[in-house]
Amino acid sequence: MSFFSRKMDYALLVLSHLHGNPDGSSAREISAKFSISRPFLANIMKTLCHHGYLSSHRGVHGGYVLIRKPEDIALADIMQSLDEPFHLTDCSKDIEKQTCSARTFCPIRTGMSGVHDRIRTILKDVTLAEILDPTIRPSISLQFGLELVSSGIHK
Amino acid sequence: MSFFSRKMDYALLVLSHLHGNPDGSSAREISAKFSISRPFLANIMKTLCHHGYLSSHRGVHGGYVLIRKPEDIALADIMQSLDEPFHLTDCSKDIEKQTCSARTFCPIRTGMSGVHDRIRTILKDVTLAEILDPTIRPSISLQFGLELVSSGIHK
DNA sequence: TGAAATGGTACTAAATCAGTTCTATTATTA
DNA sequence: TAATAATAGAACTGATTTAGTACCATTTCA
Repeated sequence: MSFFSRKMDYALLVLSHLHGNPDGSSAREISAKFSISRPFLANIMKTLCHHGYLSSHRGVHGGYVLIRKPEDIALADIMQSLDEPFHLTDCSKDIEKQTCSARTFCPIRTGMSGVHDRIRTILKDVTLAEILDPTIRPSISLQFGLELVSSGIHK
Repeated sequence: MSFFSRKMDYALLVLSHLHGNPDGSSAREISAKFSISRPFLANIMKTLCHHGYLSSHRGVHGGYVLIRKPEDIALADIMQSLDEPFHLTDCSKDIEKQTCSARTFCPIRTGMSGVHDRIRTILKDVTLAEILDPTIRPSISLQFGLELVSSGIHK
């Protein structure tokens, strides 16, 4: 399984496309452009509208318009709107509820918390604006002049 | 769904427990200590042994012993051994295979690559040693004196 | 009035995850 | 030597989640 669900992935495509089309666009147009299931994409756009990312307009020339600024939309926000908030392990909830039977002696509790926070920081730090233009990084790592080696996918 | 599968989570418990028990331990002991399904845990330990993290000893007083140094076991390694290598989105593979129909005009390709690399850096950077003792961080962020705010789970 | 769009909800098929089951082999101990 | 306790390996299963459909209603425009 991927870290991001397809809903998440498609939502980013939608938001990016709408940012490039300030007059708006419809589910039909976007599904055609990216060869994505139209009804599935329509559901995602309904959800994005419901959560205040988009405004909608019905009727023949209806569609959606992006109404939030890209720099105000963090990956963590989209994730929470479409799926659920990020959490590292299943046991996170148990621990919050104090029902984890190993909570008093779990050898990885603190260490996992650190990893959780580091990943969550990225998700809260990276916004749609950075996805659209990766040269502009308002991120912690850039403040320290740290450029991570880029390798792997999306080349 | 959680970022880490239960296999991943349990594997970290196993490795941590075995690090604290240099003479070794059995699936029975560990499943009892953490209240985990014994056959499920046994499968995970077989896999860890198969991938060279543990050595095994059969028979009545048999069990497993940790044979790799904690500082040489990165989260990314464990993930790859038990599940599959980390990837941000489903489309990663399409893009590698050059079969993604949107690869020439995808508006999020480069941006997503950056996020992928940042998360992968954490997974390659954090080792079992750091999970066991989070105060020792051989990580990039510590080199820059960066302490991320800790909040959320595992408190 | 018909077509094209969203709104809302419920449903379904396929994939994945978590866990089980079974049989074989090895080693210790009584 | 027989019982027991452990790993080795493989196949199987049930539950959950994901991805995607389907349906009907409403709105808007030509």
